[in-house]
Amino acid sequence: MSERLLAGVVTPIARQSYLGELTYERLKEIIVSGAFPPNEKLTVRSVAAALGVSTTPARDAINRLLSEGALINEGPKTVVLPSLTFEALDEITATRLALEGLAAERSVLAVAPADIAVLEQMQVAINAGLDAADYREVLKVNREFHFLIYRMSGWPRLVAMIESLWLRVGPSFNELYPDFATNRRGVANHLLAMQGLRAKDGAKVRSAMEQDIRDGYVRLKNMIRARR
Amino acid sequence: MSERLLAGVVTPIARQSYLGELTYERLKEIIVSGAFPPNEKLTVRSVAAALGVSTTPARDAINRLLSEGALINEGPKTVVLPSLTFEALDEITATRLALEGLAAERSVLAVAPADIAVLEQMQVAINAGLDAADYREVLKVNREFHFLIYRMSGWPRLVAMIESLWLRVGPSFNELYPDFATNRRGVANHLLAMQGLRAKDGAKVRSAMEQDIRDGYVRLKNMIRARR
DNA sequence: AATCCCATAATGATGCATCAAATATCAAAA
DNA sequence: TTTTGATATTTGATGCATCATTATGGGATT
Repeated sequence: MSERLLAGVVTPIARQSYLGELTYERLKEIIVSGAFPPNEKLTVRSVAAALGVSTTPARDAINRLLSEGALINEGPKTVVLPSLTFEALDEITATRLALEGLAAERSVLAVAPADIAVLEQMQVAINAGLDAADYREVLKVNREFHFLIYRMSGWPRLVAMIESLWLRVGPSFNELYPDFATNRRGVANHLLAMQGLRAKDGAKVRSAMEQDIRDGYVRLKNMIRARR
Repeated sequence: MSERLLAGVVTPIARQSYLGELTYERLKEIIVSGAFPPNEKLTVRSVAAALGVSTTPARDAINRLLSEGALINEGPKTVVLPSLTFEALDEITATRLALEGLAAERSVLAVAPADIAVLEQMQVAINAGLDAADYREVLKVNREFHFLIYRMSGWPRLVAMIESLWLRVGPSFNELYPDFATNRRGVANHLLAMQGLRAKDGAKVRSAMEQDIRDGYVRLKNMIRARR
């Protein structure tokens, strides 16, 4: 009976985090935050030692990031963080436009007033972060802003694919500072997106998010050009 | 000097396939071919025993398929092959339209006459398979037809994402027989795609492939409806 | 007949040893 | 100085034992 009583009321508790999961999350955080230089070798044992786990969880984490494309096999026993090339940036940007545009367009189907309120608060936090030049905070909230909208699509597999794309541009995005912390072009896009959500205008949300992606693309492209 | 001598003459030998890789490929084949019933439990040890390997490669293969979404965690220690629901089909179809449409549109940028000749031969094989009601052959060549076009996009990460989507509808597609083996609607789409490739008309290739996806969607939807 | 409880078996995660393969090192040769 | 080749070291893959957790089945209870 308790089953019926609880059905729909509670969700199953999140499965406990296993060491492999924690190692994966930690390693991902290190990679996305830009703390790990591109083209530097990663080994199972070095990761295991650095994170204080045995080889099995370390190997699991590396393999998982490998299958997501966040790391690549540069050789038979050589795993490195890929550096973003022009070609990769073009490909990933086009894919992002397709998938994030799709998710953005669908977001209006399930958006609630409470969601928009949260987005507004996030935008306040982004503006504050820009004022304080706290780029880490800006990036973090910006990411939450985007994914809150994408999750409104109600399509978790789509959101997961988008996440894997962000994982590939994330490391390079961190090199954009202080460009990102001082450039406020993204603010206008976010405001347009929120307007579209209020009006339940899917096309408008899509175009706003697409423009945000294109703005980021231009900056990343300039960065890559300067790097060479 | 031997470097210069051998340059361009020989290609590096393919790296040996590891057990984990072989196990993954084999398990994937079993799943895509529809030989494994949905909602049936998969365990590390059962896969290891069935394929004659130890638990490590079996676990690697299961985890990899899990991360691709080809298998899902139904519970803490319960891995099953997901059955395709209406919701999942809608989501995956929309994502396929976005990504395969993108790849199809770009295919004209790099298409060579030799590619079109190969596609024509594939279509001959598909027609022969339809005549012989050899659905397994039809499915196999149909898949090769699609991916040859997608690979022309020159975007390997995009192709990899499309592959993971096919992995999710593949098992159900096998239940479509003999519907698929007798229905020739896909032939017209393929012919249109080849026309578009010859004319280097990206929009035409895209619309042909999109129509092919939509036709498959309708049939899958009917199948799911009948299954319940 | 349906539900609950508990003992038992099964399972995934983890740690670790081993081995073949790849890399790094370095001295000898060109 | 550069290249080559032998040697030592490092590394990923694999197999397997162990352990805490979970699934399972059957009997007891309502």
